[in-house]
Amino acid sequence: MDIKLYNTLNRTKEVFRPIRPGHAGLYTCGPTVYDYAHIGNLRTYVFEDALRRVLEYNGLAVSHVMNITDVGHLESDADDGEDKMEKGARRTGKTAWQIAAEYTAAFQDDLKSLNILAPTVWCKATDHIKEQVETIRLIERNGYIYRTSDGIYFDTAKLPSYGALAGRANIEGIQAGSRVEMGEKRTATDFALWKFSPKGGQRQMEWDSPWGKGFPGWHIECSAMSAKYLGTLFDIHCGGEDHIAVHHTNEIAQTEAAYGTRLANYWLHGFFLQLGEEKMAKSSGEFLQLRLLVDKGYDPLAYRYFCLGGHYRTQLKFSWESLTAAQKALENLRAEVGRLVLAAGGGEEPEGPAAAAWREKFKAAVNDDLNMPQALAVLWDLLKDDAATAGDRLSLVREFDAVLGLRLIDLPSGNEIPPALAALLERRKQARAGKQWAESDRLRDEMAAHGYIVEDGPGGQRLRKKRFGE
RNA sequence: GGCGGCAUAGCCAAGUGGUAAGGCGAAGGUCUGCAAAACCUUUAUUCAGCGGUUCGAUCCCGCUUGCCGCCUCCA
Repeated sequence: MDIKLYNTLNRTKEVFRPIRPGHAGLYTCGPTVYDYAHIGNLRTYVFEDALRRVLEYNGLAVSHVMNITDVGHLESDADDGEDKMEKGARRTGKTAWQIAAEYTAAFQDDLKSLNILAPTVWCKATDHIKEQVETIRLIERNGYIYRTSDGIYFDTAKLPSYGALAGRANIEGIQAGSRVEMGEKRTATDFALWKFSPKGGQRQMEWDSPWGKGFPGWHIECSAMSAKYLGTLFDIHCGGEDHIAVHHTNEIAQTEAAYGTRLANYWLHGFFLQLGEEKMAKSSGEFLQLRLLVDKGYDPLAYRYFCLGGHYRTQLKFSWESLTAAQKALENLRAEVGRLVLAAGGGEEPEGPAAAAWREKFKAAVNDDLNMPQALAVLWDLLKDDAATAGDRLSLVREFDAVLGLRLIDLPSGNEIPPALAALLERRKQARAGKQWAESDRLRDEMAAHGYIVEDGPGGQRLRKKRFGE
């Protein structure tokens, strides 16, 4: 079955055809590690993880590269702002290097919490200064750069194809607009490849280069590192929708100027999470971190479920109400699967006739430009389908969860009973035998206070942990 | 100002040129000493508004209104 992906480059859904059969080269723009990630950032990584898992579900071996931007990302694309890392250092009193290490670790923890598969290659901008300088030299050799008093710039006017990703009209709008600080730039869309250290000042992060001491521009790391790990033309490049007009447009320009290729064949962009009143901007200093959700009692995978509930190419409205809905849905899903485990027993049996149809449905959904909301609907419908055996349903859930990443099976049961509660349970059993309902209810309340719900069924009492909001 | 996108039930959200997935919530019922859990049932004659194309549009086109994103730190 074909995989169809929406390619920003051509603004259409296209059948994915890898350069090398059976393999996919994937580059996903990583974080600038000057602060914690907010949940809006994380939505993009959930989308990219879904892509990665869908490719693998289709039998492709994925080489997945993610960069860590730990130098050169200025506050402003006007190329005159402060380096985010240096600013973060000033804010916290730590070194830029410490900042980078701490927030990189925090970011990787967030990915783990969200059950996002680690890329096959992590690469830091500061570990690849040599490669970046080499790439700039190639661009220089091909005649696309000029020097100003503060750096080496890319001359976008020399590249006729500049701006194909963003659309020519958009680029002309930028060039005509009065909102871009020109400085010494020749054209508004020109951007820095190498920035000089301030005169008379020293940066915490700076390196020698053929043009003078300084640091690489923000965009060049992606062109340089993707070429190193994936080749100068690879399959898929992803990022947030905000990167279309500037960051990715400039990456393409650099790679075209250096190597004559368009960098990647497919460009996929995740759309923003929308918060009502709350700002997602990190500059405000206030933004929602995954940590806060966990502190409020949510499972981080409830946030993943929430993200999968909307298509990656539409903006998704966040609210605590809808996050709670996702948490409940995830709990219900796991409870349902738990019952399935009991019903299925342990035995292996040949797959029944209903299974193949469900597999087709699921695959059709995820292969259609990652329609994860549809895939979730297929999962829910499967669980309700009595025509499929419990064993088939369970094995399909396991298979689907490899794509969804929601940890639906094999969770710690949470049903081991603490000794203190075992005694209460026994006392309640006797109270009930004597029809002492008041005492029975009191004991039930007491166990509830310990975080457990007792349920009375045909087989007697059953204790379970409280769910979200109970 | 330039460019792009979105508007579907109480909330979130898929989707299709032939009359609307799924989740959460809500309501009723079965079960229960009462609950809980589970199960069953119900919950958009309608897809922002107004025109147009069509045998037929929520889905195509135009306009209006509202919201959002990028261009100015964001994924």
